[in-house]
Amino acid sequence: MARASTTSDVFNAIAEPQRRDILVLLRSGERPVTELAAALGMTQPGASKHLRVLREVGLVRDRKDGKQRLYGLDACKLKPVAEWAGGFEQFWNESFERLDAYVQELKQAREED
Amino acid sequence: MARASTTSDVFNAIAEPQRRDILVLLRSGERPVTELAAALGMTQPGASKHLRVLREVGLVRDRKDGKQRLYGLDACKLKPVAEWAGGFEQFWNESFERLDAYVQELKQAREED
DNA sequence: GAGTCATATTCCGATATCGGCATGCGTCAA
DNA sequence: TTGACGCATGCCGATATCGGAATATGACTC
Repeated sequence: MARASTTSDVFNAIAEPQRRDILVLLRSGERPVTELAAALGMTQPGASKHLRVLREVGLVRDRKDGKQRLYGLDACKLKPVAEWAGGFEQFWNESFERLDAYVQELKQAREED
Repeated sequence: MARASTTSDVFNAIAEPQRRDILVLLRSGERPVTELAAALGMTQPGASKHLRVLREVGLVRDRKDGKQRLYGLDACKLKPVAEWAGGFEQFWNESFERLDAYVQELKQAREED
């Protein structure tokens, strides 16, 4: 056994910064591969490979348009990601303030003895 | 050049399912390494290595507690993740319903001719 | 200091990743 | 049919990852 998670996982797909960039760019509409590659400063095969990963995970859909192939967002697969990360929201501001609060409670309890 | 993103990236850190499991488990409070390893069915060195990654990214904090070392959540680094994924929220339900709506429009326009 | 427990580190093998380059395939136009 | 264009795929090298096993480090107890 080696690497546990493969490319079939959404979290892994968005671990790559360039793939995140592609997704962001696609929010403004469908784009052909070459345009994505040019906009993000990557080679055409590079963009194509990233798009393949995104397609296999279901984050983008492709549609033939004459000589071109248009890629578009299919963002519903990002919902679990947002939900998972959002599940930690209550801890964002509590990280060490909660610890502080706990210490305060202990102090007070001791004074009340 | 090879792999672009390293372990210093939060998105990469949470790409590993076991590391996500660790984070979820830590929501219920600080835990020592051995307990985490046992709860998630992984070896002690395995847990230790994952925790190291999480620590380097800043997702967990460690605190010495006698012979043990307690790991706790520091979830604020997950905020950018939630925000990034949440930025696609408007596209979750539009993916192909929007396409449907478009088709309906076309139909209607044709009937009106 | 010796022993024990908790954790970290190192070495290793198998594998997967990313980038670059060349090439293959499909589509359109002349 | 030939050529041009858009895109996908294949191969390669460098590197990073994960898991496993052994070992090292550190801390507490006696």
